[in-house]
Amino acid sequence: MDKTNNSRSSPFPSSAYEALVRAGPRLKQLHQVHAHLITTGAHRSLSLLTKLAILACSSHSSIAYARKLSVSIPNPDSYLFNSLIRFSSKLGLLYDAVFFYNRMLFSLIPPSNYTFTSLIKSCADVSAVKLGKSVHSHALVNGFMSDSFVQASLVALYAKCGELSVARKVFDKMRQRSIVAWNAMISGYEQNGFAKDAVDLFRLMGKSSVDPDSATFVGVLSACAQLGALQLGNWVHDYIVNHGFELNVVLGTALINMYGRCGDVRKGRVVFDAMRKKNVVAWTAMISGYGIHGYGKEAMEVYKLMQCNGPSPNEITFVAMLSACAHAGMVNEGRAIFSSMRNDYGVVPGTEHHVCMVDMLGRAGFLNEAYDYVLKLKSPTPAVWTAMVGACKMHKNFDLGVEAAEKLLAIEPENPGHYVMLSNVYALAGKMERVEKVRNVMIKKRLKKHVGYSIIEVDQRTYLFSMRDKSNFVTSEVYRYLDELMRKISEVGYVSAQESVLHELEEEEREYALRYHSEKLALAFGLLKTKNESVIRIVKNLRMCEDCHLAIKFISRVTNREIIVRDKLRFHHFKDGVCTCADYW
DNA sequence: CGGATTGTAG
Repeated sequence: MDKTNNSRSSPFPSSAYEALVRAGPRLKQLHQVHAHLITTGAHRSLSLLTKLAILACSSHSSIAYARKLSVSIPNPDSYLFNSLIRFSSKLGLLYDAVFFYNRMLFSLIPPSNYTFTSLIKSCADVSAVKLGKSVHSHALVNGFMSDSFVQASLVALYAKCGELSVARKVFDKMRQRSIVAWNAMISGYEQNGFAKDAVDLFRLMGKSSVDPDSATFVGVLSACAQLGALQLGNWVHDYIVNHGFELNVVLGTALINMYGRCGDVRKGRVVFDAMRKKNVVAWTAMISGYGIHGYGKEAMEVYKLMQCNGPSPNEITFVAMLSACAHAGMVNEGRAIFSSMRNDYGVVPGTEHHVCMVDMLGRAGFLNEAYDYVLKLKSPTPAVWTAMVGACKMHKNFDLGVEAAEKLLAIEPENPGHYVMLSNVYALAGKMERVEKVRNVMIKKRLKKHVGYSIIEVDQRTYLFSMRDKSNFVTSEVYRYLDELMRKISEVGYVSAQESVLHELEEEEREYALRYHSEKLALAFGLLKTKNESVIRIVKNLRMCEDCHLAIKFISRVTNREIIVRDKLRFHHFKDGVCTCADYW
C-alpha cells in the first residue's frame, strides 16, 4: 500500500523503492541502495530517503547509519523525524530517540503530539523518569498538555515508574479520558502493588462513559489475583463472557492466574481447557495454580500434557513445576524434572531453581542434602539461605538453622526478615536470651518488621485487617466473636501451639496478643458477615504462623465451614479440622 | 503516514 502511494508521489521509478524493501534493515544492502539512489539522482527524493532512514532505524546494527543519514538529508520534515523517533523507540534506543528529537529542534521543525507520545513511551520503556519529566515539560511548553494521547502516555510513564500520585494527577486533569488512560492508571496501580486502588478505579470507570476492554480486564483481574477477590473476579469473568469478548491468550491467562490465586483452581482449569491457543505463559500459569494449592499430581499432569502437545517449557515453567513438587512432597519427581530441565530442554538452572531444590529437599527432611546443595553453589543467594533456614525451623534442627541464619545475615545484614528468622531459630531451641539479643540488634539498627495483614472479601468488597491500622469495621463484636471461637476450640482440644511465644516476635507486632493475628480477625469477621454454607477465603501477605494454622483447623471443625487461606507461599484449605497442606508447609 | 494500555514465579 505504501508502494502505490510512493510511486504516485515520486517521479522516480518504483524500482528504487522496491530495492529498498528488498534490502530490509540490513546495513550492507542499505548502503548499496543508497549509493544507487545517488547515482540515479533519486537521493533528492525525501520520501525515498525517509524510507531508507526508517529501514536503517529498524535494526540495532544500522542505527548509527540512520543517525548519519538524518543529518545529511537536506530538507527533513516532521514525518521523517517522528518516524525516526518512533522506530528507535521501538528498538528501545532511548538516546537515539532523543538524538532525533534534538535534530528535529535543530532543524526548526516543530514537534507534534506524535513526537511526544513516541518520546514518552521511550522513556517509559526503560523507566527513565527523570528524562521523562523533561520531555513532559517540553510537551507542556509546546502546548500539548491537553492532547489526550500525550496525557495517556504520561500517565503510563509515571505509573510504570511508580510515581502513582503524579500519574493520577495527570489522569485527573484529563478532560476526555480515553480507555488507554484508564487502563494505564488501573494497571499502574496493580503493578505497583496497589490492587485496592486498581479495583476502586475500575469501579469509578464503571460510572464513566468509557467501556472496559480486554486490557482493562487484564489489569483488574490481576488486581483481583493480588487481593484474592474471587467474587469480583467472577463478576469480571461473567462480564467478559456476557459481552462477547474473545478470550485471547493474555486475557485467558489473566483469568487462569486470577482463579488460581483466588483459590478456585478448578475454574481456572475450565478456562484453560477452553482456550484455543495456549502459549508457555498460559501453561505455566495453570501449572503454578495447581502448585500453590499443593496439587502436585495435577501440576504434573498438565506438565505432561504440555510435553506432548504444548510449547517448550521455559525457565519459569520449571520454577513452577519444582515448587509444585516441593509443596506436594514429590521429591523424586522434582529431582527428575530438575535434571531433565537441562538435559532435555537446555534450560540452565538459575537461582530460583536452586531455591526450589533447597526448599524441596529441606521440606522433605533431607536437611543435610539440602545443606550440601547450598554449599556447592557458587554464590548462594539470600533466598537460598532463607529456604534452608525455613527447613531447619520446620524440622527443628537448631544447629544447622543457626548456621544458615548467620550466613543469611552475613549476606544481607539490613533485611529485617532475616533477623526475625534467626530469632525464631533461637527461640526454637529455647535460647530466649539470644532471642532478646537479636531483638536488641534490630532495635539498634532501626529495622522494622514487615507488617502482617489479611484480606477478606465480603459482598464483592475487600476488607484489610492489620495490626497497624484498625479500621472501623473491626468492631468489638468481631473481637467478642473471636474470643468466643477461641474458647470453643479450646473445649475441643485446641492448645496454643508451641511456636506461639516466639511468633509475636516474628512477623506481627508483639504487643498484640496472639489471638488477634490478622488472619484470625479476618476469619471472625468473615464468619460473622457471611452465610453459613459459604466458603471463607482469606489472603495473607506473610506466612501463617503455626498457631493460627492449628486454630483455623479447629475453627473449621466447630463452625463446620470450609476455610481457604492463601499465605505468602501457598494455599491452605481447611475443612473438618484438617488442612490440605497436611501440615507440610 | 502514525500513537498511548495488557499475562506467567519468588
